[in-house]
Amino acid sequence: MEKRLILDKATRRRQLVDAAIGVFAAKGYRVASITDIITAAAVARGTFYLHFQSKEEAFHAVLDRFHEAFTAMAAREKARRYGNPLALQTRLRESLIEWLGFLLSNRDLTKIVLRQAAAVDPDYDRQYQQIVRDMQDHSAKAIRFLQGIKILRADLDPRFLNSVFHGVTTQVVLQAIADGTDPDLEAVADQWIDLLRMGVVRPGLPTGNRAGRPRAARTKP
Amino acid sequence: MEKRLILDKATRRRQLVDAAIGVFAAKGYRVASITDIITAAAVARGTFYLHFQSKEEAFHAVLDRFHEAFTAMAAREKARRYGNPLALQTRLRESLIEWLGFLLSNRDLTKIVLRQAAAVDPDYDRQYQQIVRDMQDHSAKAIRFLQGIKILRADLDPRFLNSVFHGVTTQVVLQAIADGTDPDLEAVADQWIDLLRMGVVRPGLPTGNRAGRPRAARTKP
Amino acid sequence: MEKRLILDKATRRRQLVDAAIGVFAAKGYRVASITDIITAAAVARGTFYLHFQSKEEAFHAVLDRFHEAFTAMAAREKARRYGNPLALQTRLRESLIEWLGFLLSNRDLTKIVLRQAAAVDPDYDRQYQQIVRDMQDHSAKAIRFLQGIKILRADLDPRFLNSVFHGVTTQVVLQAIADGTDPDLEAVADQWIDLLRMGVVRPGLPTGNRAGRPRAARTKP
Amino acid sequence: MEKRLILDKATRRRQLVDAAIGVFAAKGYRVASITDIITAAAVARGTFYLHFQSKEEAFHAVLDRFHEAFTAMAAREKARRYGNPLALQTRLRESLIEWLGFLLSNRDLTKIVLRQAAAVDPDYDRQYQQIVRDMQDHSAKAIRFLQGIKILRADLDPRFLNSVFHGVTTQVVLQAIADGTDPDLEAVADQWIDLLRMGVVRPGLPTGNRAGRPRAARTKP
DNA sequence: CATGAATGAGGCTTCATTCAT
DNA sequence: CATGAATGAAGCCTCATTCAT
Repeated sequence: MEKRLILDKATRRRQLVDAAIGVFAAKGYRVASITDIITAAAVARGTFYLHFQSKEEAFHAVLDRFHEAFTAMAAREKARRYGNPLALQTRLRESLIEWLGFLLSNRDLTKIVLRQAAAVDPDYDRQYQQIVRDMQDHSAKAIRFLQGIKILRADLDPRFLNSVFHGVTTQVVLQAIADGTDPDLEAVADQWIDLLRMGVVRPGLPTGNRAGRPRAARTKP
Repeated sequence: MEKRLILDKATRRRQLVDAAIGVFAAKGYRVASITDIITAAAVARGTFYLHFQSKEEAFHAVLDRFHEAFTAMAAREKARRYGNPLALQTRLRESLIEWLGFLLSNRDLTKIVLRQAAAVDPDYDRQYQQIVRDMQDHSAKAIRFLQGIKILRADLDPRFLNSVFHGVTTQVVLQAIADGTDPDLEAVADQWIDLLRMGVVRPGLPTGNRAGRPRAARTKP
Repeated sequence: MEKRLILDKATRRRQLVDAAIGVFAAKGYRVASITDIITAAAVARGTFYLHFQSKEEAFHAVLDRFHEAFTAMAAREKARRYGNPLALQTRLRESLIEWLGFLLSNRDLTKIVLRQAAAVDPDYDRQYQQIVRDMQDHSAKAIRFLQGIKILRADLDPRFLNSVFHGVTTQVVLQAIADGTDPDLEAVADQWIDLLRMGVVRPGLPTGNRAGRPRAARTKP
Repeated sequence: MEKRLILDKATRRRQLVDAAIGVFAAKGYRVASITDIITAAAVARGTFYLHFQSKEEAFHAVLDRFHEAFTAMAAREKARRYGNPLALQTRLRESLIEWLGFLLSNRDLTKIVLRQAAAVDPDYDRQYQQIVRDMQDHSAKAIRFLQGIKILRADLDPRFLNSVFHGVTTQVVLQAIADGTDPDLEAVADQWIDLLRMGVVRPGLPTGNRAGRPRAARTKP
C-alpha cells in the first residue's frame, strides 16, 4: 500500500465515518477493530488517529452523524406541520412514514443506535443515552400534544402509549433490517393508524368480565 | 488460596451460570471477562474451563437457562389454556401478565436475550437467533389462533400484528428494567387489551380523508 | 517457547526485577521496552503484567530495590557508629568506604538512580525525587553533625559542603561505572580525607590577594 | 495555515535549534517529540526535515551549539590566562567563576549535556561522549598544569582530583538549575578555593590513627 | 476436581519520517 | 522553501486459554 492520496480534512473524515458506520453496524462497537475500519476506508493506521483521538471518539462521530440526520428530519417535520393544515390523521400518517423512512434509509446507523446499547461504556455513555432519549421524546411530545387536543383518549397512561409507539417502530424497523426487506411504508402506516383508531379486535364481540375502564398503569419502584 | 471446596459437577455449573448471568447482563458479552465471572463465582480460573470449553459456551449455557424457563412457561400457559375455559379476553389478559411477569422476574436473563443481539458472533449465532425466533413464534401462534377464530380482524397483516405484540412487550419490559421499576402488570395488561379492543383514538372523532380500509402491508425484498 | 516453569509469586517477581534492573541500566527507562525485559527474564509477555501493572510500576519496583538496600546500609552504618567508639577520622573513612562500596556493588541500580532523572515522568516522579533527596540527606546529616561537634569549620556553607560530598561521590562512582573499573576504595577514601583535612594546595605557598575568610555562598532566587 | 514565511536557511535552522534546546531540556531526548519542537518553533512538520535528516541530527545540532560555546569560552580563558599575569590563586578563582557562569547562563544546554547521558543511543553516542570528555579534559589540563608547577600537592591522584573538580562543578550547577536559583558565584568560588587550600577540617585537631600519607588511588579493572 | 501461574495472539495508540501540493 | 496529510513500524497492554501442581 503505497498510494498516497491526499484529501482535505473534512472529506477524509467523512470517508472514515462512513467506513466506521459500516463496520460498527456489522460487528458492533466492541468487536469492530481499528484494523476493520482502516481496511474498509483503505487508509493507513495513522490516518485514523489524524481524525479521531480514539476508537470511542470515532463511535461518537458516528452517533453525531445520526443525531444530525435525526434533528434535520425532526425540523423538516415540524416545518411541514405548521405550514400544512391537513387533517390530523393525514398528518400523523405522514409523520409515521417519514420516521420509518428515515430509519430505514439509514439502516446501518439505525442498527448501531438501536442495538449497541451496552456497547461502549457499559454503564454510562452520555451521548448514546442522549440520542435514545431524544428519540423517545420525539414520540412523547406528539402524544402529549394529541392528548392535549383530545385526539387521544385521556384515560391511557402516556408512558404506556410511548412504549407502544417506540416499541412498534423499533420492532418494525429492526425486523425489516434483519430480514433485509423493504416494507411498504404506506401500508404499514395505514395499518398502524387503523390500529390506533379502532383496535385490532373484530368489532361487535361480546366483552369478557371487566375492561374498558382501565386504571392508569402505576409503577412501584 | 486453599478453599478447595469440592462440589458435584451440576452444582458448580449452576453456580457458574448464575455468576455468568449477572456478569453478562451487567457488562454485555464482549466486555464481560472470564475474570469477572470467576470473581463473581468465587472460583479459580481453571475451574471455569472444567465446566465450559470457552467463554462462548458459557454464554450458550446462559441462553439455555433462558430457553428452559421460557419453554416451561409456555407449557404452563398451554396447559392452563385448555384446562380453564375462560372468556377469551380473560385468557389473553392472563397470558400477557404471565409473559410480562416471566420476563420481569428474570431481568438479567431478559436483558441478555433482548440486548445482546450482535454480541457473540456478529453474523451467526444459531442458538441466539433460535431463541428470538421462539419468542416471536409464541405471539405469532397466538395471533394466528385469534385470527382463526375471528377474534382478531382479518384485514390486518399478521406480521404487523406480531411486530406490535413483540415490540410493545419488549419496550415495556426493557423500560422497566432500565428504570429499575416494577410496573403494575395488571394495569399494563388492561391498558393493552383496551388498546387492542378500541384503539387509542377518542371515539366519535370525524375521520380524515381515507382510512379504515387498509391494504395489508406488503413487503418487497 | 513452550516451557512452562511455575514459580511462586515472590521468586518470579524478583527475577523480573533483576531483569528490569539490567535493562533499565543499559538502555534507560524510555528506550527499554517490555520486550527487552521479558526477553532478559525469558518469560512471556503476559507474565510481566502478572507482576506489574505497567512499565512504570516495574521501574518503581526497581527504585524500591535500591531504596531497601540503601536503607539497610544506612542502618548498618548507624549501628556501627554507636557501637564502635573509634576516632572520628576512622569513622568517616569507614563511612566513605561503605558508601562507595555500596554504590559500586550495585552498579546497575546506581546507574539507574544517578542517571535517569528526567526519565519517567519529565516533571515529577515522586518516588524518584524521594530517593535522590534521601541520598543527599545522608551526607547533609553527617555534615551537620560534624559541624556541630566542631570538626568541620563553621565558616563554610553547609550546602556547599553537601555539593562537595555528593558531587565527588557521584563523580567517582559514575566514572568507575563508565570505565568498568574497580577502584581501590581505601585509597580513594584516604585521598578524600586528606583533601578534607589539608586541602589540595601544596603547603607553604604564598597566598594571593584575599581568601581564607570566605563569606558563605549566598543564593538569590 | 498559510504563514509561508520564508527565511534563509541559517536563520531557520537557528530558530529550530533554539526550539529544540528548550524542548530537549524540558522533556529529555526520548520524550521530546518532533511535534513539540515544531510547535515551539511555530513551523510545519516538513520544515523540520528540511533542516535535519532526523531527530537525532537535531540533537547533535544542539550538542554542537554547546560545543561551540564551550570552545569559545575555553579560548577566551586561555587568552586571558596568558595576557593577564595575575597571582595563580586569582587566576584559578576567575576560571571557576567563568566556568560556572558559562554553565549557568546556558541552563538548558547544560541540563541537556549533563543529564541526557543514556538518552540517544544507549551505548554509543560518539559526539556526546566527546563533549563530556572535552569538559573533563578542561579541568584535567588545569590540574596537570598546577601539579607541574608544584602548586598542587603531587601525592594526590590526578584522576581523583579531576573527579573532585568535575563532580563539584556538576553538582553545584545542577543544584542551582534544579532549584531555579542563581547562586553567588564569587562566594562559591571563594569557598571552593578555600577548601582547596586548607581543607574543611577545623585546624589543630588531633589526627586519627593513620592518614596524610595516602597512596595514590589505584584501579584494578 | 480445584487452583492460579504462565502463555501469546491481538488490540489500541504513538510518533518519526515521507511526499504530494 | 514551506506545508501538513499520510504512512506504518513498533510500543504498551488485555485477556481467553492452557497446564503444572
